[in-house]
Amino acid sequence: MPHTLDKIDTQLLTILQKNSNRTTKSIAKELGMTTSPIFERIKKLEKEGYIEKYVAILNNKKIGLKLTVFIGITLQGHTRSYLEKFVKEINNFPEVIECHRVSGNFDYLLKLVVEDIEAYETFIISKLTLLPYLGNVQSLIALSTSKETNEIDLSRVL
Amino acid sequence: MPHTLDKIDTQLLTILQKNSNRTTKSIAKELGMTTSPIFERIKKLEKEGYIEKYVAILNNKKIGLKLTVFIGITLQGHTRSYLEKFVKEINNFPEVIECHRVSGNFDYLLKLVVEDIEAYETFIISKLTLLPYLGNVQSLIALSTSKETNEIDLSRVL
DNA sequence: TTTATAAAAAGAATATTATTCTTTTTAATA
DNA sequence: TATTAAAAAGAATAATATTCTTTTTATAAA
Repeated sequence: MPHTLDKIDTQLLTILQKNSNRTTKSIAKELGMTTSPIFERIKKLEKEGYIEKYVAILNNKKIGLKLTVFIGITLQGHTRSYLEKFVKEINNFPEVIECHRVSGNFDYLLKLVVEDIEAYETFIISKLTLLPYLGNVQSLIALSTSKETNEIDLSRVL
Repeated sequence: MPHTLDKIDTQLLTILQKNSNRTTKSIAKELGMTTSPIFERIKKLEKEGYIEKYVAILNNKKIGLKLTVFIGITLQGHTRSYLEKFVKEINNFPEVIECHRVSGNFDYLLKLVVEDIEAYETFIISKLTLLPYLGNVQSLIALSTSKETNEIDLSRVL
């Protein structure tokens, strides 16, 4: 089943990615339509799975989580059963918001959000390095972030 | 101004991070309260900036973007003015959803979402490597992703 | 302790919006 | 051109957000 998204659908997805709290009325007005087709289209996009969920994005810094860190990890003797255990442990750490198995110079790439350097170090020492079979660990600490979004530019995929 | 978030506030943030389309009534019921204090608290969290925005999260695969790639970049002769130009260019690429200046073995770390390997290669060849002063470029291609979220576990920060 | 005060919650009323249903229009096809 | 199905519009209803007033709870001063 290939895409069956027309221009209005992609406009809706673009709008809702920016602000999912817009009223159907306001969206309808922007697109020069009435509320009912807008409403029905959005419901269809939800039902068909184009829209996964609606979430609130928090201001991490305001909450006290000021540091983003990426960690590249290689494992030493990785049996399949150990990999699964490793991933499960990693995913359970609240500091870890992303965990990707990757090809390239690492086996895994993690993204973490933590309070500060101290919290980062605590994570490394008292959580990460306690995991067995850990090989190389390389950290990239975000000094600044110029772009960080979930918004997908749909102009290229339409 | 340190946090002045009580238990109810953090519960609200936790709930809205998972699903921002919940009605105040349903949330109020879950927390054993009535709608008006819930409503007012949420508005306060918005106004004070704890909640940055509400967005729809799309299913990238469904839209045809099946590949996530991280790219570590070093620059060669980086004057300040060039860095700014470089970042601006990078941020304008629709494939790039994150761009971090990092300390460690790279100067920048990018996160990309693209259609497939071919689109990735096209990006490298016809966009990235056209930028001047590019030093080392190292790609980490996500083979699988076991965790990828914006949801912040507030139990540790409260 | 009591009493005064402010903040939070509850309750009630209203305004908006979401949602459903019916009718009309548009577009596609025979 | 006529026929049919899909999309949009319009109208009506149900649900929710939002506002306002009253009550309760917590806090601190007497």
